[in-house]
Amino acid sequence: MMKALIRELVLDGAKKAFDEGFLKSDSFPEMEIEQSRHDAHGDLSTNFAMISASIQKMAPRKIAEAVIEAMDASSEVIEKTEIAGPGFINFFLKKEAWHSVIEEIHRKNSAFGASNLGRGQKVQVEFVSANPTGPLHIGHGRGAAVGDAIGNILGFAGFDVQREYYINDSGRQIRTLGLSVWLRFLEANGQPVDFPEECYKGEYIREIAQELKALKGDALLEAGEEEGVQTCARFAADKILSGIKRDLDQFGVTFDKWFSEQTLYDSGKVMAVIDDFKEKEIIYEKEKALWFKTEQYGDAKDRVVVRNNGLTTYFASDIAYHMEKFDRGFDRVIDVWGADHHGYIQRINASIDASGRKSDQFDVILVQLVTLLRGGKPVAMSTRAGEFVTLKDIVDEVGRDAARFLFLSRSYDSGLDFDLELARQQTSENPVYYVQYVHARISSMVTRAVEENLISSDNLDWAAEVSSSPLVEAEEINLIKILAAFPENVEKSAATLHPHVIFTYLMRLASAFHGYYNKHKVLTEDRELSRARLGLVVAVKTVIRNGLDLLGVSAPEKM
RNA sequence: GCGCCCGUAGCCUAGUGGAUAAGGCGUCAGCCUCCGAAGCUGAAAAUCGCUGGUUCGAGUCCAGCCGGGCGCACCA
Repeated sequence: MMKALIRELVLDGAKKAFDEGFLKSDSFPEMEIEQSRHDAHGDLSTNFAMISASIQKMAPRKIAEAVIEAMDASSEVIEKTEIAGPGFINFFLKKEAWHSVIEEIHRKNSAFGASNLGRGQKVQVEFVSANPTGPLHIGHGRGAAVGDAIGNILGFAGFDVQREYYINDSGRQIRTLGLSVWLRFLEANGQPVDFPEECYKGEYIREIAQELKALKGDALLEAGEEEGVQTCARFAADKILSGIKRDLDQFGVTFDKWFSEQTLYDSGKVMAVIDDFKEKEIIYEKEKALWFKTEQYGDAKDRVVVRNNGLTTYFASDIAYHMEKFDRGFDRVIDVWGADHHGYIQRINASIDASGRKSDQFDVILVQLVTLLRGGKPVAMSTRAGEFVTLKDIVDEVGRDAARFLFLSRSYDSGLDFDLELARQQTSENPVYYVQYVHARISSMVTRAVEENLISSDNLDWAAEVSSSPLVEAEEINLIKILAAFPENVEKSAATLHPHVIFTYLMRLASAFHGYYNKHKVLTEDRELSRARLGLVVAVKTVIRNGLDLLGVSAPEKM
């Protein structure tokens, strides 16, 4: 809001300067207003003069002079303005100008930082979507943390968000799962079996087989291979899927919808889209298979949708799935994928283009791989070989908050090393505690302030009656400036779909708070000063909580 | 070979085209009779992989190299 005010002043000044003949053009490009990084550069600055140079055909500093000359200097918030460097206009604001931020935070409370950037647009975020053939591992954990946070952030930014998990409950791997369990089942019944390479070898397969033996026993044995494998597949997939749901729940991630791939076949949607594409002549037959002309939409080569054995590929149902998403009325569709699937993007884009929709309504977020380390050494993981540390193991070991915060600490564009030894042994150095500590510290201050009758209660009833005018210390103004930047950080995070922006912001705010806390006492002998400072730190508490909420991390009153 | 991501201090990373490149780990020197030391202050440490280009201005955008990761199935 401070920025909007400055923007208006500059534009008014520029207009007046033009009217009076000091500027040559009244075409004013979109300027940026930034918080200055150094105190010597004032509080806010704009690049207006520099970006106008080519339009005005004037030197930036000359433009800046003309604008400042014409600007309304009697403003209540501005202390002084100056021209600096290549042509920045720097604004030094009066300290009182910042005080209104605290009041705004108290008033909006848990809604502070929310915006209408999304204007209610319907957006779907699909994430995790791991095949129900084994438990979730660490890579799924990162995807889950990212997808969930993006959902939260978009929701806060005014989008109407739906979270969805796509269940691949059809096709070859489910059959392989069934076969794996079936073979272990036969083994448990004393029959010698040859366990093929492609089957899942994890211990959990044996456990499921044991369970089936106890449950169905001889009846299943007599059913024969075909029916046996099918029964095993269905039973195992259900079992594993409910395990996945339980683990995600423990991780704090819930979905609005669990979408089954099989339903796309049952409802005929897969065949319908293939027929549709045939009619559009973008599907052709070659070597007994059906190919989709993805190459003409920018893919490296055409792709098979129906194999020469008559079975559809995964791609076929995926096309139908993305059609289905848009048919459900989403303005925007976001898929969160592991980076190893990046080669798939062009294909999906092609199908969206082919259906006449705009692929700019479709975003894929590629989450780079997580390397799981233990004591600096990589932990080998392979679902097939059955050697892995599951997401559940990790959450049990380092805790949900720490795991989520670490997953969101860096951009998903970069690979992430996750060292279990470090995360467990150095919990006190974990960034999550650094931020949560701020919340806990302030909570305890509030409790004490209530006990000392400084404020009436631990809710915000008292806040409206507190004057912030005693807040004049440099650290206090600095802290308020950081608080004021929260909404634009949320918007940036939503616009770029990068949750780590919130992480970085929270670290900055926490650092500024800790510094302030160590230098200045909040609860002092001076009642009015104490109340003003309490108002400030409670605003910090609110923003920390709002930020942590977006990342799906708790904000504890005590630790 | 083609495609995607990444190269920023000893290590891990932030960095909407703007001024003096910012944190953490590690190293070194300090701070608890005082609101929670899971904290704070200070110091040393960077040719932002290389070469060009666009721009008033490039760590950021473009091109080409070099290095690392991951993909390139009638698997999912």
